[in-house]
Amino acid sequence: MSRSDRCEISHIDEEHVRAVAPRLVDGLTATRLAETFKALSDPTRVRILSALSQGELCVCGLAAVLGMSQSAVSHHLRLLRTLRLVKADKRGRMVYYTLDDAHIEGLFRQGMEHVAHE
Amino acid sequence: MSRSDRCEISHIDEEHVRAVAPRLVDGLTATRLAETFKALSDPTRVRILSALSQGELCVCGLAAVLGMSQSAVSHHLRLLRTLRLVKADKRGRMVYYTLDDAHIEGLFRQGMEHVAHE
DNA sequence: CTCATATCTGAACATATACTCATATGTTGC
DNA sequence: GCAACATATGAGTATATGTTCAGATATGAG
Repeated sequence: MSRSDRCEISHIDEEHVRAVAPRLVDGLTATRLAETFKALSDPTRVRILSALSQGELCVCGLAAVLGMSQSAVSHHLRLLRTLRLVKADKRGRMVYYTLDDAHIEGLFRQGMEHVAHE
Repeated sequence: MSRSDRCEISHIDEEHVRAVAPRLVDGLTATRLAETFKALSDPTRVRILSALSQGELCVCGLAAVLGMSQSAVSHHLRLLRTLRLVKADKRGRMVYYTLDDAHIEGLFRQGMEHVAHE
C-alpha cells in the first residue's frame, strides 16, 4: 500500500481502531485458517468430503461416485491430505480415504446452515 | 472425464458406492457451500472478519487496522457483501461494516480449532 | 518375470484471484 | 456552485487453481 493514504480515521473510530489492531489474528494464523477454508472452497472437494462423511472410500470409488476422472480426484485428495482433512489408508493396491478430523464435519454443518439461510 | 475409465470398483465397495451416491450434496449446494468457504479462504479476508468480530468498522478503519490500501479492502468487502458474510451500513459518507451472520463466528472458531490441532 | 490394475505425479493450459492504479460516485462544508 | 474526502469500481497484470493428458510407481495375478 502506498503512503498516499490520506485517510486519518474519524475521531470517533480512532480509539476503536487502536483497540482492535492488537487483538487481530496474526498473519501466520490468518494464513493457516485461510488454507483450511481453501480446502473447502471447491465444489469437487466439498462433494469428496460429503462422500467421505458417509464412510471410507477408495480413490476409484470416489471417482465413480463423483463422476470424475481418477486423476482429478487424486489431485484433490493430495491437497486434502496435506491439509490433514482426510487420512489415507493403503491396503494392497487400494488406498482408502476417511475424514481426518471431527471438526471437518462441524465446519461442513455450519457452512450448510449459512447456505440454508437465504 | 473420459470413459477410458476402466476402474470397475472392487466388489466389496460396489454396494457402498451405490449407497453413497444418492446422499451426496447436490451440485448446486456444493457450489454454494464452496463459495461460502471461498470467502474465508484468503488471509486478508480472514483478518477483515477477525477485525469485524470485535465490532463495526468503516472501510477506512479496516484499511488502517490491516495496513492495506482502501481499494484492496473495498474489493474484498464487495465479495464478502455479495456472499452475505458482512453487512454494510452507510452513514453519511462513511460505510460501516459488521458481520452479517452469527454462523460466521462459529465457522471461524471451528477453523481455529482445526488449525490449533497440529 | 509379465501383464493388468490402482494410484500418484508433472507439464500444459484455461480460468480465476488479489492487488495496484486511475477514475467514478456520493457526501460534507464552504 | 466547488473542493475535500470516503468509498466503489474497472482495467491491467502477476500469480494461483482445476482439469486433462501422458507417464511413473506399486501391488497382485498368472
